[in-house]
Amino acid sequence: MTVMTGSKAAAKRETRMSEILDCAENNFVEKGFHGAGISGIAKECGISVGHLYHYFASKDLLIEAVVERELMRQKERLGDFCNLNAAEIRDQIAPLVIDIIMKHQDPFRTVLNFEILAEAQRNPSVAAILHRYDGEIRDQFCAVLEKAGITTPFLRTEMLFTLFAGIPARTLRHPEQERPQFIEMMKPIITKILVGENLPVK
Amino acid sequence: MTVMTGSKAAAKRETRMSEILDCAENNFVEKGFHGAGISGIAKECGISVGHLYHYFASKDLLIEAVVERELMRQKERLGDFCNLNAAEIRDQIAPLVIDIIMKHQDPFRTVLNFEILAEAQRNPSVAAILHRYDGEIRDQFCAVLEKAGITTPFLRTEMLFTLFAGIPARTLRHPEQERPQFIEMMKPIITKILVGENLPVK
DNA sequence: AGCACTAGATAGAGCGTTCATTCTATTTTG
DNA sequence: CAAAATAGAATGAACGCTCTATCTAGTGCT
Repeated sequence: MTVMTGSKAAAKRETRMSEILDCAENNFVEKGFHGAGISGIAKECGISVGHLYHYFASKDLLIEAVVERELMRQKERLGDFCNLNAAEIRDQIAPLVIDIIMKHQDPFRTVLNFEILAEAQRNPSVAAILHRYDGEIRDQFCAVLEKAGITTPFLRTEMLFTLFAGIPARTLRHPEQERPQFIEMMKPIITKILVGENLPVK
Repeated sequence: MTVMTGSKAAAKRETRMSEILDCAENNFVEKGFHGAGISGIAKECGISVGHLYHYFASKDLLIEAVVERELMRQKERLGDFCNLNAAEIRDQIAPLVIDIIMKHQDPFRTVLNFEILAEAQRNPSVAAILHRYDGEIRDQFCAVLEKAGITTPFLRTEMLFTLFAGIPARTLRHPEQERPQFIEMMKPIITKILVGENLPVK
């Protein structure tokens, strides 16, 4: 396969890597980054352990790749929001933001997300990836607010993201929560956060 | 030591168990529930592996004990809030709540908290402990709001706890966040959550 | 008071398993 | 034919846990 017309070989390699990432993600979700083992991942993927190591040179690198992919997906999901125009944002801000949150409500993703947060506290490489993507996502969202003429966008973004981050954490602690009422109450809060009166910048 | 006047023996046992829990907590914080090993915990504690098993019959039980203790502490911390009188709560609600959050901002505790949330997703015993304590904490806080004559206390508590839960998650993703401005902005939001106009209960 | 007894405290070697990783060998394929 | 794809055994360390043996300190008897 020495000369598999370059790009075709590369494409196949990408596909295989993506399959491995899928299986790794499943295992990490079920057992955690440290509870899951390479051999289990290889087995689910239908390949040998040795072969897996041809694609990811260590378990740490595999973890980092899974984290990176998940954060990239989070970024893409928020990207939908950026295509809205200024008027839509100003008038429909709360329901639009609720829409985004609902898309985030895949419980599967939630599991992985907490695994990432826990790991970031002791694995500097994972922390670095997390911080990089958070910066990109934050800047992206800030730009939308600025486009809509909203003041102090950085601060408002920070507050809104804090509320977002709290939702899955809260759901984990209280799964029986009354969802519809909760979502209804969230609307005025989000409105207050995004278009409430400006703060005296001390 | 057959008859070490009962209570004295029990007290010593409690002390030793508490020491073991301290060391286990340290190790879990540093390496995660699954990354940390029994032998490492025993070593830090200065006891043998066999001896540790006389106090905690399995690693799972040790994890559960650490989780239980941490949640009990969280409950106690919120307990401070319950001693305030109705007038204080109504007039000073935002700064009082901020005070509580500040007490929660021990980064060490944050680490353990995310470990617990991640573990709760795959360990039903840990999930049960988490749900039980969340119920107790929630009821406790609701009672305070009711005492202050605040309407729809359950919904407001849910929303406030969501914001609380978001703070450490947000900090993990963006550690360089401007803290003082953030806290300042949180005040009107908390006020809105706790004493904003009532929702139309559909 | 002093001795023997006993049950809990404690240590640490050992068990079987699984871990991440490496190595060598074989098969596929351009 | 050569190089990449693939398999799977082998390695050494670490894992959770058990087992046995020793030590220690109260108790009851004299």
